[in-house]
Amino acid sequence: MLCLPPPASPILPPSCLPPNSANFGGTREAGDDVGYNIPAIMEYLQDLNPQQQQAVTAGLGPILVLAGPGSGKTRVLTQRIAYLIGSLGVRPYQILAVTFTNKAAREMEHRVMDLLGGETQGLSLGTFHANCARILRREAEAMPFNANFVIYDTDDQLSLVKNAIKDLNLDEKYFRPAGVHAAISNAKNELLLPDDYPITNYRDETVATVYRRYQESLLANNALDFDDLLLWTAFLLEESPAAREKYARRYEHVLVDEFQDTNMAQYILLKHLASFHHNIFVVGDVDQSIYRWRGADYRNVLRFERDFPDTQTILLEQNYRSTQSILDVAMAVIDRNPQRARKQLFTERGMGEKVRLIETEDDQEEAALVVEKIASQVLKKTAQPGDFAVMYRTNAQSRLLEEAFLKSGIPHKLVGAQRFYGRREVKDVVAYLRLVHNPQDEISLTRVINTPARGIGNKTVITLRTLAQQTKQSPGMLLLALGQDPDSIPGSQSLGRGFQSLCKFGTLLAGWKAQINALSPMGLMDRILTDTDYHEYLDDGSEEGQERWENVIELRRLAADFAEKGLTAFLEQVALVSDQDTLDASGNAATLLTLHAAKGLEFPVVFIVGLAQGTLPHSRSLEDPEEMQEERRLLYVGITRAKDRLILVYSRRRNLFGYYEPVEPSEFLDDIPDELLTRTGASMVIPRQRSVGLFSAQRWQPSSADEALPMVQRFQPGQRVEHGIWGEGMVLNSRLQDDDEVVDIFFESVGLKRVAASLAKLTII
DNA sequence: ATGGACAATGTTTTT
DNA sequence: CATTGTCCAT
Repeated sequence: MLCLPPPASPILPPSCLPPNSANFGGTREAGDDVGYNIPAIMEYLQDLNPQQQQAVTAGLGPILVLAGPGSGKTRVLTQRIAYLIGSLGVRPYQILAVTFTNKAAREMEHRVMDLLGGETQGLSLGTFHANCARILRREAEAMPFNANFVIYDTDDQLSLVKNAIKDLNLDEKYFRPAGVHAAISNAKNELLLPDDYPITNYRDETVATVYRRYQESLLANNALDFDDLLLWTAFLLEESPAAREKYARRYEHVLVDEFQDTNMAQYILLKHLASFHHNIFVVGDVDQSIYRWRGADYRNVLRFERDFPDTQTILLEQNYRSTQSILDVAMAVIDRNPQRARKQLFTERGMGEKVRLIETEDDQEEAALVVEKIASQVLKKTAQPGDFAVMYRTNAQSRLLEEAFLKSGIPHKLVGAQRFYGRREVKDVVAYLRLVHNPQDEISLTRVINTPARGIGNKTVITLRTLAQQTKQSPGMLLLALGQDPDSIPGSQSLGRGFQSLCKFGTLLAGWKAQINALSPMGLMDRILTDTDYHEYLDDGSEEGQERWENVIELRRLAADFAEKGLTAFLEQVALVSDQDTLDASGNAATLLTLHAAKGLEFPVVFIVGLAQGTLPHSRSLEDPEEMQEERRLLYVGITRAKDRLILVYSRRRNLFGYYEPVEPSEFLDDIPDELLTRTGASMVIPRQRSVGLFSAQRWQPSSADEALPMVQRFQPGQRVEHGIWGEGMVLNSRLQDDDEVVDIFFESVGLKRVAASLAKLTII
């Protein structure tokens, strides 16, 4: 499958010396080398506990750091890099550090920079996916795609699978694209090619067929999916000794964060990369493995010890983040998982406040309660909005919360890339850029060929596709040719009326393509937006159209940073942003995020909501013990994000499918000993009568700490506000009245108006 | 070719 | 319920 040409001779920098050469005599102690920055490093080491120090200054060879939550794992990792460079004189160029999110990578880079000043030039620090993309672009000669490949996101992947299923005349009911795609993705993560796909029945056979076709389409589009980035790189290193040696020699030290979340492809990749120097330093915690569904296998930790028998294992157990009360709850939850080495988490921070468990009547009340608790703290000035995080199992749960936050006026932010990059208008513009960058990308072509409408209907597209097939080229290339010289295309008459429109679009595309090197990504984007009248297309006079255009402008702003790095880098960044990456610490706002997105973060006060059977643990996990263990780990991750206070919330009923349904509290709650919790009913907080009688007797205890909370006044005199219809105005007065806020506003357009904050669509400017 | 109306269908987590 | 897809009328 992989066809590699004869290996090019590896280019090795002069400093790429094998182990045990003059550069490294073996294990050495901190500071016994002539480095540049020893005093600074040594000083810093004093702030580390003995285990952390041991990890940072460990000698050569494989190192496994088992790090509990809040144990200073990132610190050890960054400090280790600084130590290698600053004290051992390793050149940054020879260090590879891999993380799972761009955010983690950025943070690490920052910290290393802080430690070393400018000595980090050339350091390879990035996500698995980004590092692989870089290698693959560099080695594209040896690969069945070329260097300007695009990276398909989940939607693109799904369309490709759908097309394959359609082409093969399969029943979409039985072969659901999402399911088939998941199967393909799993296979890829296990490094199984279509030919290796294990077949035991008709379904497997069909999946393998779809897989084969899917893979062919990707190549035809000069595209790679997320899994391909890992898969192709792993295969490159596996099949080409020259390539393997090149990278394995170069990376004298390989460091890996969140090692428990690696999948087979990543594991093999790491093994190859470390195959020359064997200096592989991995940090992880099996209890925080929460990406099984993505192929992650925490058993890679065990595999590591087996594959590298001389591994030095270091345990970090002291927690510097949470109070003991929080850690006790965390341990109570996680200890129920079988087959796990019991870890004793401890802290010197003291017990702190007890963890609270609150029951509410329904999910709406749950959201209201969380927001009101936050509001009361903020009003009392005992905490700021930025101190709080609200965590939930599924993204859908964010909605009620967001509504509640909006109503209260407490600043909040929602973590999630989908919110921006998933928008239609953003995807459109990105598709234009991708198409110019790589005209073979048919998914992007299909997306934009008639957006905005330019008289190229379905029929015309199909004819174009057939014609392309006949002339053995991609539709995009044909379109380009058509734009440059319409007469040169045989059979173009068959296009009929659409011909003119196609030529016109082809000319546009060719024009953009000609400018690709002359213009910055932003410049190119501007040209495209002008040439397609994209603004006019979006601007239908509605508020939504306005919003969409603003999103385009936001994308433009993001592109502005890529004048130097270029279009490829921009598109890659767009493809590889994660939800976590969209989180910025700036702005004093409460954070709403999924438990998955919460990994690696910490907050003074954490709410975990929706602790109900079917939600957490999720209903789709209930039957599978392995998945149940993962749900438990997920809760564990959430709990251990909290520094000072943790509030667990569940409701007795929730709105599901539009129906009001009773739900059981999460079974995980049963595992927390009663004495570790303060249990509270919600009736004292929520001024709603009907709630009271419904609380179960043994759980509901009034607590004096829960006084009724005031509604929060959102508007202040003097504020400028925007109204959906009346435009801008100034708040003259505002008061709370009957569960609502009454605001007097003077509008430029209509003069003085009195509005109810809950009804009028008001935004503060 | 385009847009609107209706029906079905499906709801984890994300690089 | 909310999104997505399909069909139908213009």
